[in-house]
Amino acid sequence: MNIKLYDSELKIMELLWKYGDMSAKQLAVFAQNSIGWSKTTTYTIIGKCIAKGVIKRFEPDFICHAVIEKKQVQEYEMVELINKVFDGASDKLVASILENECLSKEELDRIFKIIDKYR
Amino acid sequence: MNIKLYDSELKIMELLWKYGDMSAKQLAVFAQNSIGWSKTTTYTIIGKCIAKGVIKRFEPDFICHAVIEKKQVQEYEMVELINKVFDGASDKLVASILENECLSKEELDRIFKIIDKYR
DNA sequence: GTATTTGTTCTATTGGAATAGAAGGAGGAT
DNA sequence: ATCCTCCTTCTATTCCAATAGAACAAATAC
Repeated sequence: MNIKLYDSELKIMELLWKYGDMSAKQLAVFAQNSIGWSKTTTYTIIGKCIAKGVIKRFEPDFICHAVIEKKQVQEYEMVELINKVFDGASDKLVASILENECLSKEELDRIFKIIDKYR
Repeated sequence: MNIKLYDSELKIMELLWKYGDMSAKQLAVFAQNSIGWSKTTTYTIIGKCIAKGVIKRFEPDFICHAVIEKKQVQEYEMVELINKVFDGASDKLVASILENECLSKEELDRIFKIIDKYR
């Protein structure tokens, strides 16, 4: 299974994660409304996701199920980013987050709270 | 100035950040050795970086200078990632980092140290 | 003063992601 | 049984990043 998802694939997965299993047809409707995709585009992307093993499809009605969790993708992308621009050092990423001016007090508090859980 | 850098552009910038200003020709040699690029590839990418405003080139000898700092790119990429897979919530990214099994004791300590600086 | 090398730019090719139109096939309506 | 509609798949198109070959210009050598 290849967990590296392209943007288009991610969009479909997001729908599955958010709304749970649904038929390919329903996915097409959702994608039509939220992203403006033609239904064939959705079907193409579903096919790619199945080929990658991140979606499994069941009869009847082509019910699509997300095989991987969002958490896995988050972790994968996080590691990729660290290797790409943070010299493989996770603490540099943390530093970058904290240095970011745009953090609200609430966000900072939530970050501290999470940190303390792991200390 | 467009700070969104493609992978190829990032590779050139990394060289400038690491070794400081140098001529286009030198960059081509570095890129040849470290990435295996043909010199024309390097020149093409330098051109794109100049068009984006992230490199300025001075006479004589086409000395290339990085206009932006690595920090800026790190922050940009970090924010992009948060918006892409972490629902715009920076604390979720922090949680993901900490939950990652592969963190060594040393890395964890560095993270805690950084956090405490900002508390 | 011409030939040759070297540094730079111009233009082309390739490959893959994103997107979707047209074709195929199954199930229901008449 | 045939027609029609709807869901799915097959195939094509477009766009752009990555890469580099060929052309050009400036400097050096002979």
